Amino acid sequence: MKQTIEALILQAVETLKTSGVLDINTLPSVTIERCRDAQHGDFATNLALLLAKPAKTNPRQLAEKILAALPAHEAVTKVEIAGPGFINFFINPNRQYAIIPTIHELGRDFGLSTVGEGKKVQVEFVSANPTGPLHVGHGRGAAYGSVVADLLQAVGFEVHREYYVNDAGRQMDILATSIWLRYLEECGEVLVFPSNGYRGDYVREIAWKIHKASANQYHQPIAAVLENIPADEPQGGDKDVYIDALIERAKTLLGLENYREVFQVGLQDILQDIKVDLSEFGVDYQHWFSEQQLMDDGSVEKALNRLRETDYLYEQDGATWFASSRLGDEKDRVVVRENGQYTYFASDIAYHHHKLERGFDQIIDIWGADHHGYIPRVRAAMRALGADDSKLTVLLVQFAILYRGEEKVSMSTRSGDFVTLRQLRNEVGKDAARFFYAMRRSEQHMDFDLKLATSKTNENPVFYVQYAHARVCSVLRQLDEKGWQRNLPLGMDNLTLLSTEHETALLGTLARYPEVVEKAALQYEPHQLILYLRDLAHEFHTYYNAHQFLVDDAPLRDARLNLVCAVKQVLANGLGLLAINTPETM
RNA sequence: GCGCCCGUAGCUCAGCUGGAUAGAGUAAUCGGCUACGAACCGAUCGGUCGGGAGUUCGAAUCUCUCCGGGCGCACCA
Repeated sequence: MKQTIEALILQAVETLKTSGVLDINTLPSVTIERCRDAQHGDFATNLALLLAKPAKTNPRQLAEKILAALPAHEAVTKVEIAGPGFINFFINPNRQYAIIPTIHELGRDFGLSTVGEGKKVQVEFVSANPTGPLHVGHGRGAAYGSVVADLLQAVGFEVHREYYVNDAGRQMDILATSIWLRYLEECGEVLVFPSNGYRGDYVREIAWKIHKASANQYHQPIAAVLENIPADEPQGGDKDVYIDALIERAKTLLGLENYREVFQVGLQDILQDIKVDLSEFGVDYQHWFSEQQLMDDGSVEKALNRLRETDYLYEQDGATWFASSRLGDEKDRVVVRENGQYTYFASDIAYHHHKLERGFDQIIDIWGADHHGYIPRVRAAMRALGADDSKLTVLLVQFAILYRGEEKVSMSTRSGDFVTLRQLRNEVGKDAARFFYAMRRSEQHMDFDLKLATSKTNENPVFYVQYAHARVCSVLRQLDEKGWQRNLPLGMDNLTLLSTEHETALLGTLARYPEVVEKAALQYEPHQLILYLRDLAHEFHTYYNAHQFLVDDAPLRDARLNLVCAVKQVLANGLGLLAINTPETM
């Protein structure tokens, strides 16, 4: 319908142009909105307001001319000018019933579209370091990223979901060393755990598993481990120097091969946990991309060579720098450290180079908001690699602050004192967790109230939407119990009986669904879909309370059932996009 | 200090590519089950859109400035 009106307007503008009334070349993007107030009709455009200035006339006069040039259309019953110069369109009420057979025919496909034109888009999200289980902070990125990906797919993009596994680098060495130290404790050694080590219980569990599987194979006396090692921070030393020394010692005492084994067991154990966790949360990937692989197959070297060829690399103070400041970054960045090791940024350049080479039309990175300062250097890298950095879209997800009622839940990662995503799922369930995460704009700092999400009362918005779906199912069960059968064609033939204001409102809301999906997808805003579903559920509940569906009058009954089943279908489609269940009973 | 995000009803948030009277939920008060599920519905109450200035037909929305909160500013990831 919206497209129809847009076509009519464009035609009118063309007419005015040829007749010389309008002397403009560029047309501002025409906005056609659904009216909030029914008195203003069904659709409105502010075209005359926008064109008044370039046309050197006042908005209302221009609106008159547009109106005169507007071709007639059977669906449009009335067009009028209102307010400062809005043009309001009134749609033939009989047109609105068509949405019900449309929904019935398309079923699960209702709401899908092809605006993405099959373009290849890669969405990378979560990508948390595999140094521990996912916590509730990652949950928001997971929920947001997966819904953005699913939305894009729904509107016709070819979506590739990817998790970048930071399985190389210092943090992983700290993890491996932490595991080994816990393992030594399993062997009976007594030690003070490094202040910069990973102290979560999962580290002990991995150590315990290794010890169980291979007994004392990796055992070394603690005295040998600590010999000539500088002091840790609490003893007046530096915690980074201390842990680095321990890492080196672990490698020496264990030998590289044994060290690798401990490292790999830790990595695989945690990675597997993350994979299962996300999968149970309704998040699935096409690819888990290894950073180590970039190191091993020469991708990092290759990418850096590209930069060197184009003269963006230079040596200084023993390190290799990328001249990102020439491309918009605030300063240059080290890519190879003095000790010869690549920085995280070096492999990230290679990773984005790799993404570009894979031929994606669009690359979407979803990061925690704390990484926002990182954006300019990645863009700089893409440009230095000769790519168009407008291919890259970085979406930032703000942190969620956890509350349990009034009480703030503390979060400290290194100490192991944090609420995991798994705990959250166990406590509030997948559906509520996803719904809560996706309910807010991603850039919005959000308060996540565990108590509210857990509550099974009317305070919980998840149940509100699910309940609407279950209610329709319940109506259908009641129909059966009363010995009636739903007569679908009879209902379709009598849709014009749906004339109460509740029914009209529902028809309009149902028709809006594809627009909502498209907008939510193109703007990367899942919360718009959630708000819509709440609206739809609300209108349904209101309707339910106002009118009996299972009436004796069969044509009316079947017409209402067809409407209500359309609501059920759209609720299911919308919740499906959010990977939230649609229960038949609650 | 510099950069990014945010500030809207008591609370949690929509609305932000400028548009018609600023909306939900929740809390508070009142009302609705002999009804297809009351996990629901209806009504009332509740606002200097953080403050100020500017841009124009028109600003919660754009610009500037100040205030307040969050996050960044590594040869960490």
